[in-house]
Amino acid sequence: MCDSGQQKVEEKLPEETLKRWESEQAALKLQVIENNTEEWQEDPLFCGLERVAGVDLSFIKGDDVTACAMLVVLSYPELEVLYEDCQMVAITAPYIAGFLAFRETPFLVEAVLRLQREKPSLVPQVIFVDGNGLLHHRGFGLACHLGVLTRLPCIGVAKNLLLVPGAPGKEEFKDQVKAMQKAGDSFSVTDTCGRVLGKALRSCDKSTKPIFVSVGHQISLDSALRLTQSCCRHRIPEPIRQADIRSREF
DNA sequence: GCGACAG
DNA sequence: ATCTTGTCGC
Repeated sequence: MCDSGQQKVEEKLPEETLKRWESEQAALKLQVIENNTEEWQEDPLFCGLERVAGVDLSFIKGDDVTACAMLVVLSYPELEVLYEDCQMVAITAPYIAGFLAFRETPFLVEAVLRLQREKPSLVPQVIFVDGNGLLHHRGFGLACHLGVLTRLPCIGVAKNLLLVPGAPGKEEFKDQVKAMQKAGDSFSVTDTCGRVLGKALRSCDKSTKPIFVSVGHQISLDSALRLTQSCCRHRIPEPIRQADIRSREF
């Protein structure tokens, strides 16, 4: 009777925890490198790039705790799966927009460490992360977080636009989306000050719904956008798509 | 004040 | 994230 709609079992975090998370993000943000650090990143054809990775967590229907952490490594430019690591994990942190990293990062870092330990030759040269990088409330999304902790180049790819203080107005946004007619078209997402936080990209001709690319770590936005597009056979870049698909069949 | 809000 | 079949189209 007191039930109004679907209530989610969201743990209430102490205000103090959020403050601690915010300061942790601020501290780690100082280590983010927002430009290219590798030679292949400047090459028009990404010559020298051989391995790209994708990471993703999948959950089960009614279970808010159990998840499957997936890391896949694909060859480039063929985009064939070279490596797959799936681990069932117990999530501790709740989902809070702006703090996704504290929920997923621990398990993704674990997966990268396992790979470095067991198959060093397959360690990726860049990781596609399902979430944002600099396109974030405090300029430090999941892709930045994972990049700093692993010291690997990371690209943030979100399927939906995260509402950040200076981001697009709804009407203007719709018009900009409509203006993208073909695969590869894009427009900048900026903050209040006009700084570019990321790009909305039409990743394929089939879908009109854009994806949102932003810098995670050790790669420029231009290179990130170019590489993302070159990894798109469907709307979602193949590395993330494979991680997503394979994490559900377990 | 209320709502919106990556996965 | 997950709940979900058929259906329209290349």
